[in-house]
Amino acid sequence: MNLNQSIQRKSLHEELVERLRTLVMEDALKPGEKVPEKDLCESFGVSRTPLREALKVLASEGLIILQANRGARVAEVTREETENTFPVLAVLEELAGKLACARLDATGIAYIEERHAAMVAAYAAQDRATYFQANQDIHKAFVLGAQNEVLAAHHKNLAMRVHRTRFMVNLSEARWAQAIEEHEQMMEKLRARDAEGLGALMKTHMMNKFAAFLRALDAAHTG
Amino acid sequence: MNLNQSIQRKSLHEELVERLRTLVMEDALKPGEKVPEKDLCESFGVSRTPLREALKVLASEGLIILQANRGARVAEVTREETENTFPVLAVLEELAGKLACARLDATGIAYIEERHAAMVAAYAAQDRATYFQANQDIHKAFVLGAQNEVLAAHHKNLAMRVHRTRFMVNLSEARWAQAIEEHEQMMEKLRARDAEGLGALMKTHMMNKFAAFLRALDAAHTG
DNA sequence: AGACGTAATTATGAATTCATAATTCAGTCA
DNA sequence: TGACTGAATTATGAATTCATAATTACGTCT
Repeated sequence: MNLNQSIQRKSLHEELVERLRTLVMEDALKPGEKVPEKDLCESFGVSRTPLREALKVLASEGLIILQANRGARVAEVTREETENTFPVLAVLEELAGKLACARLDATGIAYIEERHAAMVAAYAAQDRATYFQANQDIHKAFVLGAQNEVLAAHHKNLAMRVHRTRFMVNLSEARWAQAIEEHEQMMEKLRARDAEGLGALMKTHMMNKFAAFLRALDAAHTG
Repeated sequence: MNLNQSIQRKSLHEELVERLRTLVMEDALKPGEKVPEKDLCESFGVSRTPLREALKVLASEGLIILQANRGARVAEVTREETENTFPVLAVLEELAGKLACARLDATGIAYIEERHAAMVAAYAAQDRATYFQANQDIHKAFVLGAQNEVLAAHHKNLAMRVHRTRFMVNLSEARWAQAIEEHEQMMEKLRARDAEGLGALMKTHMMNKFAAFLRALDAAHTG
């Protein structure tokens, strides 16, 4: 038993960083919206000091924007920023795939197999929410499997940004089918412990997602 | 001297983030050392509130470590963390090289040519400080030339970590010569606008630096 | 009515205060 | 002497206060 763990409680600002991040990610605080400092303090039952500390951290992550003497706003999810994010995330996923393939143990692979099956089932049932969750679990498992904290930290930040784009466009049926197919191929490479192959596929997978995003965005603009 | 006066352009905490970051990067605050909150407040002429906000941001960047009820310490530059950092930085440099090759204009290339010449001259003169600076300028120019803010932000963070390792090991003559040779090859690819080639070289360049780092570290341990 | 200017209100950035946890330092006793 | 105890001191985390900038509300004038 780890006695430390029971004692460890996070500082207020750390707790607030996580909760505010969740609010932004879940779209409870919408892009461009002003962050209501006073209201949040009241609903969290804390003073402004730790809340403002949390806002500074979130700003350094790029999730919110601080304006001098005008408080904080939730960062917009712009096309330009998203276009910049995908290629960076793609090369991190490629690296994660390569490393995970070499470092994942049987338990880790079994977990990914399970989540993959759940994802395919969700696709069959056309259950978007469950699909998204299983998909996220898989990508996160690859990153954790890479056993590289630095990679994990940077991946987390970029994945958040991409995750937020889900409110800009919706997943087309064609892209959904393609994504499932790509995941099937990834699983084959993983089973064969083909690190280079898996890495390449994961990069391509992300760039295909990028291309689909751009198509959907242009279609939304045109249509 | 009035330190107050120079601190006005940005918000206090932003200014402090930069100045504290410099202190850590320049080794004025040494790894493992306690961050003297009170002293820093006095020398900067600010209260604890903005200083502590800055510390939270620096902690999220991984430059300092916050311990509950025990204040802040400068993060150690560990072997493990450095081993995790190099491969991630390598793939970002690869991406930067590819993008910069496609996006740099004549002025940008001329600037890199100039810094390259300065770097080679510094090597000939065995002037380490000038060499390091020119080297940094070149890598930064490639990243800026990639015209990708997201890439630039993440690269900056990783480059800082690697930069701090210069106090762990010293540049061997053999590695220095090799690095110069690699840079010469990079310039050739850039002149030929060979994006894939430049990207590959920049990745290899970083991984060779990594290998040299590990050798130097092991030699220091053994010897 | 609508634009303009000014006072009232509110929000923000930063300093200060306060409660508590950690550390230091005497004093005690084996 | 040296380990231990507990009070004094200091540092830390968070709430509160304060000065000022921004916003809103209101009245005036055209």
